Amino acid sequence: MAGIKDVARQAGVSVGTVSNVINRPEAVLPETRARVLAAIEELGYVRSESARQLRAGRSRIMALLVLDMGNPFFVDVARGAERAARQAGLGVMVCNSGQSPAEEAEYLGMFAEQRVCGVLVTPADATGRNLDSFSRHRIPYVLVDRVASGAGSCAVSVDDVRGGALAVGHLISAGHRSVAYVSGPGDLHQIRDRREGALSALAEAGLPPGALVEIPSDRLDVAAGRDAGARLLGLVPRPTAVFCANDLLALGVLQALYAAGVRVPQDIAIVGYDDIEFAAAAAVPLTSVRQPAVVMGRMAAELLLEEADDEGGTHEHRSVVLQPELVVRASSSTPR
Amino acid sequence: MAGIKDVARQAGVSVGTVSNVINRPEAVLPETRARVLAAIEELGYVRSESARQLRAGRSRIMALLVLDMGNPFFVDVARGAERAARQAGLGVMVCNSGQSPAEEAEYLGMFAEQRVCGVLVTPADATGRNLDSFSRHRIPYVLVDRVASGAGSCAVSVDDVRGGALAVGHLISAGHRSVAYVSGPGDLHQIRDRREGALSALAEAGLPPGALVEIPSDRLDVAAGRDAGARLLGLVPRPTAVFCANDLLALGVLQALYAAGVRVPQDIAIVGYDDIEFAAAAAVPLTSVRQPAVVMGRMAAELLLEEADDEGGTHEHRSVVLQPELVVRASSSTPR
DNA sequence: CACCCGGATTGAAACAATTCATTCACCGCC
DNA sequence: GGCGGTGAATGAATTGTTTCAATCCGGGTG
Repeated sequence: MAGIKDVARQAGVSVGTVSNVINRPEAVLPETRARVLAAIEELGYVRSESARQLRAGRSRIMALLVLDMGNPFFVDVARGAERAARQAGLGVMVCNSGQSPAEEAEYLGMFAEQRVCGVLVTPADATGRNLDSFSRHRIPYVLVDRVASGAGSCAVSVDDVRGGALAVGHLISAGHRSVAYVSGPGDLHQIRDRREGALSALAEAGLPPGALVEIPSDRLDVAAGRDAGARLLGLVPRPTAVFCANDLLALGVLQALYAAGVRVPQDIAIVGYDDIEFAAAAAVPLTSVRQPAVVMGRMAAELLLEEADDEGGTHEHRSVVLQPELVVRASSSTPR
Repeated sequence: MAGIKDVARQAGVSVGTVSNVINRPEAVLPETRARVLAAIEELGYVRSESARQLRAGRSRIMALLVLDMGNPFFVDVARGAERAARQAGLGVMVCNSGQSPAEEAEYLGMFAEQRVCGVLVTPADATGRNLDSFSRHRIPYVLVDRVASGAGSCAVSVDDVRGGALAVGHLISAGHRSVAYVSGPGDLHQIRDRREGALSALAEAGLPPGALVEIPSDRLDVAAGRDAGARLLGLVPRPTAVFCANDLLALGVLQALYAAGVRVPQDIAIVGYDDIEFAAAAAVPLTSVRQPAVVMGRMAAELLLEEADDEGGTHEHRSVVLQPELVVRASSSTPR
C-alpha cells in the first residue's frame, strides 16, 4: 500500500511537503499542491491513522462502554455521545460489558492499549476496582448513568432515587398499598437507588418498608422480566402493583401477566423505567420514568472532550445530575 | 507514559527481550521473564497498539457499518459479529450510516485510514459506488443483509423475496384481498425484494398487482410507522391488511391504528418483518417474518476472518443466503 | 551590489513497537 | 582442548507519519 514517501517521489517533492498538503494546505504553493493531490489520487494513497497516532501519542477515538446495547436506553445514550464526538472529529467505539466486571476490565485494557482519547463508561463493577486501576493510565473517563464516587472523574447521571420515588409515589396515590419491585443485579447503583426512592415514597405515605416486595433478577432483559412475572404471580398475597427497574423487565412482566390472563392495570398495575420507545407501543402502553438518555450521552461526551482537550491541567471534574420525569400511560392509569 | 524501552532499562534487558516476554513468553528464561514482568508491573506499562499496528500494517479491529443501531435487528447482527470477532481476538467498531450514502462514504474512509482488518457492511448506497471505491484499498469486506452484486466480496443475506411472499401469502390465505405495503427508502434492496415477494404471492393467488397498495416512507423507524399508519387510515377503499417492511414501522402503524380506534386484527391485520424481541410484546403481539440476525452477524464475521487470514490469495468469495420464517401472532390471526 | 527578509521546501528526528540476523555463553563430544 | 550445536539475549532496521530547524530562492532595500 502506498505511503507518504511514494506520493512524495511521484510528485517530485519531499515527504514534509506532502504532509503539509494534507494538514496545512494553505502553506503550500497551489501548483505544488495540485501536483501532490494528483499523485495522491493516482496512487490511491490513504494516510495511516496508526502512524499519526503513534506520533501524536493518542488516537482520535472515544470509547463508550455500556451495560447492554440490546437496551434501547443505551442506544440512545450512544446516539447522543456519537453526535457530540463526531462534531469534534472523533470516532466512537461502542462496546458492551454485559454487566460483567471481567468483560469490563478486558475492554478497559483494550482501550488503554488503543490509547483512546477517553472513555465513557457505565460501570458494571460497583467496587470501582476496574476504574481505579484504569485511572493509572491517565486516560480521562466520564461515568455515565452513575454519580461520581470520589473525585476521580466527571459524571453524568439521572437522579434515580427521585425516579424511584416518582414511580412508587404515583402507584400509591393511585391507591396501591403493596408494590412489588422487580430489581436487577444487586451491585448496580441504578437498581439500588431506584429501590431507595421507592422506599422513601412508601415512608412518605406512612407505609411500612414491607409494603415493597422485592422480586430479584440477575439480568435486565425481557426474558428476565417474563421470569420475574411468573414469580410475581406466585406471591401470596399478591401485590396489586409492580415497579420494574427498567422497561425491558416491565415488558417481560407484562407478557407473563398477559399470558396468565391477568389484566393490566385492573388486576395489577405496572410502572417501568427508562421510557424506551417501545414502552409506548407495548401490549398495554407502559407507564414509565423517562430518562434524558440522548442528552446524557451528549453531555458525557462533551465533558470528556473538555477534559481531553485540557492542556494546562486546569480541568475540574464535574458531576451533572439530570432529572427524570414520570410518563403515565395505560399500564397504571386505572386504580383497581 | 512508559514505553518498552523504559521497561527494558528497568529490568536490565534489551527491548527485544521485553517484546519476547510479551509475545513469546516461552522463549525467555523464567528468571528473566519474572524480572521483566515485575518491571512492567512497576512502571504500569501498556503496550501501544498503534505502534504494533504500524509495524503489522493493519489493526486488530473489525468494522461493522449498519443502517441503524436503533433497530434491534441490527443490534442482534452486531451481537453475532462481535462474538465471532472476539473469539478471534479482534475488537469490533460499530457505526451507523443512518441510510445515508454520504455518511457511509465518510465511515468507509475512516475505516481505510484505520487500516481495519475488514468491514462488515449493510450498504446504504444501492449504486455500490461507495464500495467500489472502497475496494481499491484492498481491505476485505462482507456484505450483510444484501446479496453480492458482482463478485467483489462475500455476502450473507436472508431471502427477502421469500420473506415478502411468506408475509403476503399468509395474509391472502387469511382471506385478505387488498394489502397495503408500508415500504422504506426505495433504494434499499431489502425493501424492494420484500415488495417483489409480496407481488409474487399476489400473482400466485391470481390477484392483480394493484391489490398491493404501497405506502411509501423514507425512514424505517417507529415514528415513520405512525406517519404511515395515518396515511393508511386515509386510503379509500381501505386495505384490510398491511405488510410493513420492518417491525419498527409495524409498531408505529399499530400505534396509529390503536389511537384511531381501529381494531387489529379485526379491522386491519398487520404483518411486520424482522421479528425483533419487542414484536412479541406489542400492543397486539405482532405477526412477523423472523430473520436469523445473530447467525447472520456471526457468519459474516467468520467469512471476513477467513478472507482476512487468507495469505495465499486462495480465498474464493461466497454468498450465503439464509431462510426467513413466518411467526404468526395475534396481529394477523383472525381473518375479518 | 550586498544584504536581508519572507515564504516555500526540505530532510532528519521522533514516536513505540516487532523482527531477525547476530552474538554470546555454555555444554557435550570427539 | 577444540569444535559444533543450542538456547538466550541483543540491538539495529523497519514501519508511516508529523514536526521543526535548516535551507533555498527571489525580490526589495540601503
